Amino acid sequence: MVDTVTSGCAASRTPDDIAHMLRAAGLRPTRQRLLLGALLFGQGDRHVSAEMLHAEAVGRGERVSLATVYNTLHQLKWAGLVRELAIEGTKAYFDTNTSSHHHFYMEHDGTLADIPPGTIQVTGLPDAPDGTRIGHVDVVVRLVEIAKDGG
Amino acid sequence: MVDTVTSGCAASRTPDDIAHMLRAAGLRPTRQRLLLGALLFGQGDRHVSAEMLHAEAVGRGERVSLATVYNTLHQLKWAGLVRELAIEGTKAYFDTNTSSHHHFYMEHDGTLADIPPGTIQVTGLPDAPDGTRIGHVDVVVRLVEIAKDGG
DNA sequence: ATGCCTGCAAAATATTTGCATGTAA
DNA sequence: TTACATGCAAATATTTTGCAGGCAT
Repeated sequence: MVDTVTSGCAASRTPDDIAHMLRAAGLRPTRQRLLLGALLFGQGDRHVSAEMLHAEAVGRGERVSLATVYNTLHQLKWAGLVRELAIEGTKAYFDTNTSSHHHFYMEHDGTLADIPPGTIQVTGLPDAPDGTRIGHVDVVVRLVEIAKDGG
Repeated sequence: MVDTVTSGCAASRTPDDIAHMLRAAGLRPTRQRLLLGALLFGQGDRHVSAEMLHAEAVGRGERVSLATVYNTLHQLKWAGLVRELAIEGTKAYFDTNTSSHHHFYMEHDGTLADIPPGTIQVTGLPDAPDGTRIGHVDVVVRLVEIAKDGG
């Protein structure tokens, strides 16, 4: 039996799916969580900062505070429904795709894109030091704009 | 002829080397820059945050402000003498090794370690999108502590 | 002597927390 | 009704900036 709720890939989910996801994570399906869940999981995989997600919610005319967006993103992270990405020093991004995959980062405009799974392979991983194990391997391919000659 | 000054690997440098590095980068060898340079490049490759570097300098009884540490680290970054690493959401780390290599991140205590060059291989990199080229590939292997049973 | 550099602290940016009120169960 | 969740704003954390004075050249 295929479990469409807990798999890593978040293709468009219905409001019902989202309520189910939240319940399974021990989170009450409140109005704000359903809203943020719809934005995060209702349109395929996404990469958002707290500020971006808040702006999107407010732009839809919904009422939600930035603090609640932060709190909710962290709750979803603890529940394993989103991953936090370290891309730039001062801004946290969250990825709705929790499966093993990697990222392009466009340095000139700050946007992120998934690298299709299976494209990149990381081989030759050393043993983890004693008492530890590998939790996750993050690969970020940083893209820079090619300077145009002439001008 | 081997250039020990501009190579990526920063094994113990003398104060004279550091003054030379700074000059080559167009930076005056001031007391603070020589101090920070000695801490950064005088004892092999290092991974430090601005706060850590400042604490280390102050702990040695030297006078340098946190703002100057930030400014100096960014100047060294612009000069290509250190690399900035994105590891955690809100803290910037700087690496004195600017050659191509990757990192272990110990999540339980926040420490970083180099993965020996040549160990990890990243294959199957996709083409960069039109108008861009790959600037750098960062790999972070995140290590988690193995829970001890019993207690 | 001149101009870059430093130190301090305030500003700017990003994130977390406390408490009264609202809401799901 | 009751406990958890939310909103607001203040508190925290991190990084950047402005200006007067110091130091390398």
